[in-house]
Amino acid sequence: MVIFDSVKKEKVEFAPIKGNEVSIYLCGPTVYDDAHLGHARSSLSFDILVRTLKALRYNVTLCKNFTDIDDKIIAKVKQSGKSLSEITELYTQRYLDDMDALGVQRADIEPKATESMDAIRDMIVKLIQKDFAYVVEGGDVYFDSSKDAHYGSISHQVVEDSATQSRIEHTSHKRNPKDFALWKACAKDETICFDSPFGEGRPGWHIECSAMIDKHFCGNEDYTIDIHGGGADLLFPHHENEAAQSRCHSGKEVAKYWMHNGFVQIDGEKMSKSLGNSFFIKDALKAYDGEVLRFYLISVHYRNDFNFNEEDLQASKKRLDKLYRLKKRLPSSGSSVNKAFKNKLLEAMSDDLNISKALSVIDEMVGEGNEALDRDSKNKALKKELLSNIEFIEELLGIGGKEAVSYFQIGVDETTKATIERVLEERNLAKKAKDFAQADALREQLMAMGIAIMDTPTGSVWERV
RNA sequence: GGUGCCAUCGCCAAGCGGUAAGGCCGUGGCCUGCAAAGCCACUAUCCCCAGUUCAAAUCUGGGUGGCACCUCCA
Repeated sequence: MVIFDSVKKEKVEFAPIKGNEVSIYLCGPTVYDDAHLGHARSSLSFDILVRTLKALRYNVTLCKNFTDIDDKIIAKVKQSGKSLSEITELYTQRYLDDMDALGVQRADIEPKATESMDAIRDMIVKLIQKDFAYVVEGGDVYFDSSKDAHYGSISHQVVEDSATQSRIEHTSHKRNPKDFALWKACAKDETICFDSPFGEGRPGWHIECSAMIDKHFCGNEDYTIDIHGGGADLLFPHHENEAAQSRCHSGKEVAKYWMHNGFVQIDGEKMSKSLGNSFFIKDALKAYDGEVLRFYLISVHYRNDFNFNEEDLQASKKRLDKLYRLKKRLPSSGSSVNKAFKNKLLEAMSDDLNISKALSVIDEMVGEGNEALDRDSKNKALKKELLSNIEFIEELLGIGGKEAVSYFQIGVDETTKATIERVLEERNLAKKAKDFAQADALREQLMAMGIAIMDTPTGSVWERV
């Protein structure tokens, strides 16, 4: 397996720090609003990574956090009149529901910041003791970046003191512009506070990840975990800061490899709250099936920018349709996957998750499968093998797992189905009577309902267009 | 101002020095009562300029045009 390490900025051979075990930490969502397509892409990117590693027979442990305490959440609490837990539980659940719809496998560990307070406080205490952090007037605790000789090694960003060119607003209490808050003291009228040896307050943004990783993974003498992941925008300052505090706390690097996914863009611009062009997953799911959305979002390499638009999504769906069209021709139970196919697919994915290559391997298999079935439609062994191939695709990429006929009928309710069946029967009678004008009229009738009919040797089937 | 990424057929998108994968769309054909689906066939010299090399979309230098990070962000 080769992966692109975003710190080294090159593809590197992946080798776990401990035998066959792979530990991955992925920066999860801050639960103060519904998840958007960017969250989907990040989750999907690492879902594919985990699935690939598992297919390569690694034993993977994925940890994905929920940030359930921070400024934006507090603002939401104040503005909504609801309690902190009401807000965070609501959006955590919605996030999980959205991810389920997209076929994202659940993480093995899903820690929440508010449930990791002991680990967070312990880490800050230790950083203060070791003189890597200082308490400031007012109660804030800052990390002293000047004490970390390797600060900057993750993002390669140079933060200058005289940063007049930068958009950074300097906070007066910091000793150095690179310093960042480990603990934010409670404002006078603030009610959402946590106890700590350094006064009431709440954790800074970066510390929770370090604390959770420290709590859940042990690693070896050089690294705590194998892979640390997240969106490209987290590289700086989030991951730089996280790496710094972890390094100073434990004396070892937090992660051996860093992987970052690219952005989802709308009309060529980054999708973000401030630009007002966010696209919520739940809204996309109203118009498209979760699997179709999933397939579209994973079809572009994870490090590239992803420009979302509905025409491309439609085109992408047609590609997925082809997989199901083949599956439609297959029996319900398989035998074993074609070795050459499996190897080619894994080989593609082992190259830093080369999804384009993988999809072309699949398209090739589908084309050859159809052709072979055209030639020899009764070949049971072939059919079983083809089904097994699709089952392997499902395991590796999380697509193609549905029952084929129902895939093409998603979103059609029972009463409509009954109507369709009735018209279909009528049309069959017309066809038997060679009344093709009537048969075509009935087909037109269904077409007007968005239903397409396809006549096959074994009868007529219908699909939603 | 600093730091990066990107530019390949109408559209999406591989390629990482050896002579342009795949999908969508389109055209022609087979199949079909007609269709749909499927199958077959056809469709690019890689933003521009210069250089390195026997050989460059791939490396180097210089342009041009996008995008991102340096502020909460996936």
